[in-house]
Amino acid sequence: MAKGKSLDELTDPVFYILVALVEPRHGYAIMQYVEEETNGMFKIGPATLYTIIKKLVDADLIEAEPDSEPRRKTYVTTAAGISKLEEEIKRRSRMVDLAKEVLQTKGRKGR
Amino acid sequence: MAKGKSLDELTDPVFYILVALVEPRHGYAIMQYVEEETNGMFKIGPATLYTIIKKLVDADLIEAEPDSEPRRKTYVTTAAGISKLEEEIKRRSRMVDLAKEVLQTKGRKGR
DNA sequence: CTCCTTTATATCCGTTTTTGATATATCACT
DNA sequence: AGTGATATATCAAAAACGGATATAAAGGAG
Repeated sequence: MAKGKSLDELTDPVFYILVALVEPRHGYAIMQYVEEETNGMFKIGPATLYTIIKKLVDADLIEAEPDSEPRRKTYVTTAAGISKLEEEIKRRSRMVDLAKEVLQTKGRKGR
Repeated sequence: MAKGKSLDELTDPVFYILVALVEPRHGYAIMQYVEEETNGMFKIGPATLYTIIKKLVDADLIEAEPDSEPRRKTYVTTAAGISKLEEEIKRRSRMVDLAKEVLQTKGRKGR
C-alpha cells in the first residue's frame, strides 16, 4: 500500500491539494479551485501540481478514482489523507496560536 | 535598507524564527526556543538557522542588536518583520479555516 | 472547415529551500 | 586535561518548487 515516507509537515501546496481533494477533482480542477479559493493569492502550476500528486498517491494520502473519464484523471483524499489533514490543521493552528500569544505578550510589555 | 525580495509566503522554519525573535535572542537560543515550544516536534539545525537569519536580515525582517556580546549575536524582529508576521498569521488562519470548512461540509454531506 | 482559446496532463530543468555533516572555538565543570 | 554544553558558520547534497514547454483534444467564432 503506502510506500513513501509519512510526510510529517505538509508544505503549502501539498496542504491545498489535500484540501481540494476532500471533494473528488482532477488535476486541472485543483489548479482552478486553489486559485479561486485564495482569490488568486496562491497559484499552483502544472509542474508543482503533478509532481505533488505523484508523491501523495505514493504516500497513500490521495488515490485515483478508477471510473474517471479518459481525459480526466480524478483523485480523492483517502481516509489516511483526511487524518493527515486534520493533524496538519492542528499543527498549523498551534503555530498560529503561538505567534498570536507571543505578539500579545510583547504588546502588553513593550508598551 | 531592505535589499532582498519581500517574501510573500513564509515557510515553517522562517515563521518560527520570526516568532522567536519577537523577543531578542541569539541563534543558539532560537534553536532551543523552537524545540521547547513545539515539545521537540520541530527542530531547526544550524544550517537552516544561519541560512535563514542571513536572508531575514537581508529582507529587513530581523536585525542584529549592536550591543550584543562578542560570542552571541543577538537579533530582533523589526517593525517590518512584525507586520509580515501578522500578515502571515492571517494567511495561515485562512488556510486552516478553509480546510476546516471543507472537512465540515464533507461531514454533513458524506453521511 | 479553420483558427483560436480553453481544457488537460506531463516533463524538463533551473532556482530556491532545507538539512546532515563538519569545523571551529569558548565556557563550565570535574 | 578532558568532557559536554554553548555558539556560530559553511559545505555539499537532497528535497521542494515553479516557469517554460510540449502534446492533444474539445468547444466556439467566423
